[in-house]
Amino acid sequence: MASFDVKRMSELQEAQPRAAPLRAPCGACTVRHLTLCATLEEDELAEMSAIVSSMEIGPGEPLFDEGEPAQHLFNVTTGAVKIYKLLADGRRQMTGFLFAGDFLGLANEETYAYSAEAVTRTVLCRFPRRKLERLLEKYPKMEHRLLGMASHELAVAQEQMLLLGRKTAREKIASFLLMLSRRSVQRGQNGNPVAVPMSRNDIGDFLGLTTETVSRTFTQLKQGGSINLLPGGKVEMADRARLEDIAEGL
Amino acid sequence: MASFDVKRMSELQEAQPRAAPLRAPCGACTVRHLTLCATLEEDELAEMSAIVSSMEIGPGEPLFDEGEPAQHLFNVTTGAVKIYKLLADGRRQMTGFLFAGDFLGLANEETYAYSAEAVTRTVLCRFPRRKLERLLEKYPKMEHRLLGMASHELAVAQEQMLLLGRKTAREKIASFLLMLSRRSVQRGQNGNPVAVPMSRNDIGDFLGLTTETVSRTFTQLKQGGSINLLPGGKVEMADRARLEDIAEGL
DNA sequence: GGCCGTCCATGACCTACATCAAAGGCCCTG
DNA sequence: CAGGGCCTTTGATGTAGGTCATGGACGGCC
Repeated sequence: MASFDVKRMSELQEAQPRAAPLRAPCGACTVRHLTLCATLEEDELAEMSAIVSSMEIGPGEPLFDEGEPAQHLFNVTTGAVKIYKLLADGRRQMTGFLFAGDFLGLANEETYAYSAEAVTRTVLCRFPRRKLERLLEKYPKMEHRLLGMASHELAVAQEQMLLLGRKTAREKIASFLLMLSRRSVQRGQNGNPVAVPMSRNDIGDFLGLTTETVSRTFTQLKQGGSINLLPGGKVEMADRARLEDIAEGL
Repeated sequence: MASFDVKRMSELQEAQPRAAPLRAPCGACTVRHLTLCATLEEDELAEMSAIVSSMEIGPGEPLFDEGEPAQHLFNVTTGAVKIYKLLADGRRQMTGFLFAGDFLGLANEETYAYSAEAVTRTVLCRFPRRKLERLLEKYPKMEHRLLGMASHELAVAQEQMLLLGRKTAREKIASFLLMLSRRSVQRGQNGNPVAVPMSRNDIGDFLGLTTETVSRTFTQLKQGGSINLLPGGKVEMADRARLEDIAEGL
């Protein structure tokens, strides 16, 4: 991890110049309809292009850490990011997995409330916070859109609290696979053999379980005929209706 | 509960006329600095007054249910409200307790994402959703304020996920008491013998525990000298520093 | 192509919390 | 102030999932 940090610092510092060739790509953005930028007109998009820069990080590389000054906001273009909080002794709770189109870094305080790290190779759009805020002031409909996204996040967070506080391991895993599948479809990818790019350990930290329990539960669902584990980290949902029932506690 | 429902329906229908005497109290609102209305000027406040009505519900009475059309937004004036989600078999997860100054009913979809019910006798301001939306359009700084509130809620939700997924019963109860205390201070009330108006069962459903575990953990903390249970549902934090340590997992 | 590190799976055992049961205490009401 | 309901506390017991330990599969790298 330490070696990654070194690499990362140089990357972050270089990001501005290196990103230059990638500047002003907003017009060609393939996930714009999913993002904050969905509502923008031509000229507004140009203003966004002017403040945004693109960057890329590899698996396991941190994007920012909890408590760090929140100087940028990000939008995932391709790949996957995990966000999490830690306790003093190292216990970790993932609070979300983010994919293409997802927004992160929104901070009410001056510092980030959570850490963020790449799961796979990930490309992001980076917005300087101050500049984005100025744009939000200028275009209230962007702020409106952002409010919509935030309140959606809030609903997702409440669903996750229900999962963490009240669901069994089986129900948690079933819910998790269904969520991944739904989100995969949302961004136009295949919903059924669903890509599960994160490790068992990451999944455990997302669902409030251990690696072992996640693993056992996968095999249990497989033996029950609900899923099949395919190579390359894909999971086939052999009986989706059954999974839906399990996820709801039926 | 069924009898409450009957009572409630009639109350909701009557609310408009009954609320009339309480109309236009925004100028005198004692919790305005905590609310959505904090940023408003005289004339804007008058516009708020024109669309808001006041209402009151007693302990255990529902405010709305998950899935119901989201026609109103609310601001708690006095009292306490619990919001929660249910699984099919009745398992319940509280997703929050709301006090004076707190806002609820924000819904991205057309329906409420959770149910809300009074914990104590509670007075609320009620805003028709459509009318409030029109006002938000007119006054972007109100929407800005709302975004700030929503992103604060998001940070709180993430903290709660950490609690639900990774903390022990002891740590959960300590965190809970500290949170109640902090919020009590925020709205200008006494932070140390802290009021705990909700039942052990409600606390359990908030922390992902059973009534019995909540009760046992309270007595354990009491015997450890960290807290004292006072009559009237108050808890004295005898050793706050120790509670802070417990809450952080130290 | 062999080595090493990481991830995943599985087994044996353990524990924190749930469940089941029962007995006070408190408040309301008649 | 007696009775009843609800909430809380406490005890005895059960179990889902955690912990610890091992081996196998996969993938990167010299």
